[in-house]
Amino acid sequence: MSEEKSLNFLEEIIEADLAAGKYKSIVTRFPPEPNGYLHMGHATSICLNFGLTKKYPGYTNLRFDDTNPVTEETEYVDSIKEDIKWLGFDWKNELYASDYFEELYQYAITLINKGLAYVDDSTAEEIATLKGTPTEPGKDSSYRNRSIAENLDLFTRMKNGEFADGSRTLRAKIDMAHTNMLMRDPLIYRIKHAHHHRTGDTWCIYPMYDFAHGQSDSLEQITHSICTLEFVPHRELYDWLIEKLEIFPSHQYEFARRNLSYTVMSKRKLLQLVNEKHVQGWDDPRMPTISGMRRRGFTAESIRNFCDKIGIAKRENLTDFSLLEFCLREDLNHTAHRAMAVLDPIKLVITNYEAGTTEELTSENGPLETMGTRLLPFSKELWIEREDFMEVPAKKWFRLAPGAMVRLKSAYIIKCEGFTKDENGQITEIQASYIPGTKSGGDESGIQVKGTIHWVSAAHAVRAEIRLYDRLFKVEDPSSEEGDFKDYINPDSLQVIKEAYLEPALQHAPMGSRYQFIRKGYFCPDKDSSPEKPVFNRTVTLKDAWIKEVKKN
RNA sequence: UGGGUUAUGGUGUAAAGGUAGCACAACAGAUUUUGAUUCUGUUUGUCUAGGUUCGAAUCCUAGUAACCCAACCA
Repeated sequence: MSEEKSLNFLEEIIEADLAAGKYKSIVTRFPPEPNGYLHMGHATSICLNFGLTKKYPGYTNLRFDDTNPVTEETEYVDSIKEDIKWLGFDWKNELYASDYFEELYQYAITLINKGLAYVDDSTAEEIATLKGTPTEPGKDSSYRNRSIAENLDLFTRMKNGEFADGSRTLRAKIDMAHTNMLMRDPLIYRIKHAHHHRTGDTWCIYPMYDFAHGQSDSLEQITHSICTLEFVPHRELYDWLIEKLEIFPSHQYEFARRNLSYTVMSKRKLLQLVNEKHVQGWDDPRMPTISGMRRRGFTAESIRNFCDKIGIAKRENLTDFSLLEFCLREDLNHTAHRAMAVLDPIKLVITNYEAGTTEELTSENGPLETMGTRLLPFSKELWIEREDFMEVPAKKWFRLAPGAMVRLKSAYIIKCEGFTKDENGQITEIQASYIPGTKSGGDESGIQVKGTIHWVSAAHAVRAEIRLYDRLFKVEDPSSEEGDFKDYINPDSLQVIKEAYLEPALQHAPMGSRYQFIRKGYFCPDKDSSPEKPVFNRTVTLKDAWIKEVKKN
């Protein structure tokens, strides 16, 4: 490794800050709102924030941005913590914006005392109207010039619960004609008589994002507060509040959120998919949520690797899903044990093999010596993949066909002698003879065959349900298409095979284990699985050069 | 005649005035008891127009395009 990996723009900033002695160590934070499940976009942010403090001296806090009691729940807090841990990261402190409600309240009083905040009795509509538009300046509210004493009194009474939801707000007094809409007297407190998941009914006024996030950063002495690009205009307000409050100067830096092709990545859209039952839940294996991907069989390692590979920058992007698949296969290829499973079975009878006999054959568990071997039962009747036989072989076909020879993986070379069709012309059985001297490991026959296929002994096979997943959407960027993004849902994103045949050992595959079903892809047991009724999810297919060959013709 | 952000192959990302590189994808070939893996090779790019310079993705000028901002959401 002679090449040093170049720094992204945040690393450059941090190295400069460290070199200049601005900080001796850094503090970052991951600030989810507990109102939904984490998805791949969050994974980028997690890898970034936690990764930075692994690379540089310092630590990362987990802080829940729980300032809106109406949408937030403890269920989400738990899932978020689980997902971060699963991804392989540890936070220094588990914190909540609601921990700071008292400090935040005092900050608001400070602002009022400085003449920099006022209580506004306008309705939401009036506030919106007076706000102006991006191209027209706003107008001052008639409540803008209340006295400090009156503001103090009113704000205290807001806190004491004397007013109804929506009847009054506390606003920062900045400039209604500012070119930045966010500086036009932003709301900083609103009344919500709602039960908060942590503070219960203690408060009926809650700070807005802009009056909670930066102040929480400051209280925690966050040095580098990293968020996505849509918060760029908020930075001016972030800095203004810190300056006026004269508190620790945290700094905000923004990067472009990551988009992945063939999926959507907004909480709002994901919530719709769940609520409208287009998927079976937040952890549906087709979802780009961390929990969904975990259930699908993705490894934390592959996700971290992916985040590292795509890097961070400030430009709009749509990352190819195939890069994620590449990272997944790369990891699974050297960690997943191999196994044999027949998904679309057809009976293969070895005509010259003695009925009632079973041989135990040795097969390697994977390409690495350290993965070891296992025994597989072999007998006269086997299941093989229907697609591995062609009655009339295509060009360059080197699997089974009348008269053709193939190797049964880890077993014998066989020669196809015939096949049986039913009245509908459907092939129901294939007959073949095995060549006795060709057993794997001890083949001295000198016979060369081009194709190797997988199989399962019919008498020993374990029946299982297998769920095949494909991309959730038919188009690369469903959000940018005409009409509703849901119009582009892939109707074939889930295909269930009710009865596939697996090699016996798979009956007791533990949760969290991952396999490569030889020639078919990577699979893992689903949470619905049990030894009585095994269920496997297909995580990702193997690359398939034959499909390409077929498509060419 | 609002403000802000961003433009490098199909995709993502490097190059801090000096050979446009890396990865994915695609394509071609070699190896293979997984048509997998592995290995080798190939194609494709600096938003546009001017300018400065021996030399520009990089500096200057003028354009163009995309995205964000008018929630008592974060």
